[in-house]
Amino acid sequence: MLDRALTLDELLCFSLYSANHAMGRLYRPLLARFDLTYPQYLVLVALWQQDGRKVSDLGAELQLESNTLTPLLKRMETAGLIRRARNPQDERSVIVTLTDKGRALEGEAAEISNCILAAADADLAELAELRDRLHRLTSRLREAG
Amino acid sequence: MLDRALTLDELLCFSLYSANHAMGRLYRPLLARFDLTYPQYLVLVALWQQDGRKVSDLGAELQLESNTLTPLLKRMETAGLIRRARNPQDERSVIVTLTDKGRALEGEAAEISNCILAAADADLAELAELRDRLHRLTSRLREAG
DNA sequence: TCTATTTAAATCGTACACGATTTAATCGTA
DNA sequence: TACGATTAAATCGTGTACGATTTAAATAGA
Repeated sequence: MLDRALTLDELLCFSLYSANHAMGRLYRPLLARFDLTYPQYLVLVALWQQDGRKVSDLGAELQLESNTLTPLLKRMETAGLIRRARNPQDERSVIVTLTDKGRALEGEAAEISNCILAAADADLAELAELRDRLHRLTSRLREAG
Repeated sequence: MLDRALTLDELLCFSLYSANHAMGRLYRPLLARFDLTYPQYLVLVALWQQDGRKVSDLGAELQLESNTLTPLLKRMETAGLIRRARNPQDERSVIVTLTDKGRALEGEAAEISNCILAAADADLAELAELRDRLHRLTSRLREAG
């Protein structure tokens, strides 16, 4: 047991916080051109991958609950990117579906990933390895929680 | 140039977002025992490392501006952890100083890092390498921004 | 079948995060 | 020394996050 706290630079959590933060700053101007925030973009990525999902399914993938997702999805609906409708088979759940506008963004936004890759300025294999290490860390942290 | 967006699992940014998120969920209950939020904890870590700093210096280290820090620091002052006082040498700046209570938390909170390390369930060398990879990524992302 | 329980969203209150603006103090230069 | 430019916090509005609670629908058992 240490008798002092680690410094910021020593904390793994802070390196995650900083990297995530720096990533957010890169995404922000790219997404602003589409009037998207970063969490809204993640919702679109999830829906491009598989459309017509329940709020709770999106939440499971993004690790967000209805208290965060409901207002976020309402804003996206107002922006004309998605539709929200009660599931006729089970009126408790709400199905989220892309509009034509929301679907059309997939092609336009594809360049965003390229911009990020260029900014990271590292070869794909290195980034893929970092990504996989992070996935393993995330799994272990969730198991412990 | 890709004509489709990457899936969530393929995005490095999402693996960062998820790992950061999982880390936050692990910290939350540990910090709640001290009535601290995660950003407040980071401010304390920074002050334990070096006390008596300007708001802008804290901001440079945490990558936060006064619009975020000012209300956060006011809450910490109300909680009796820090003091805020205008710098007599330059009344534009505000110096943030730990109270006895804020300083005393360093020893009590030292166990938090150990809990996180235990949850990460990996040897220190592996975590240190991941941390250093993240630092390098953050540097490159900031240069590009 | 009726009711207690469970489930899924939504709502509420608090706390970050950040772009844009405002206020106040200091500095630079004529 | 006066005054425009710069600097540091603070303020304002919007958008996440999240714990706790509420509402409404579906389900399981007596």
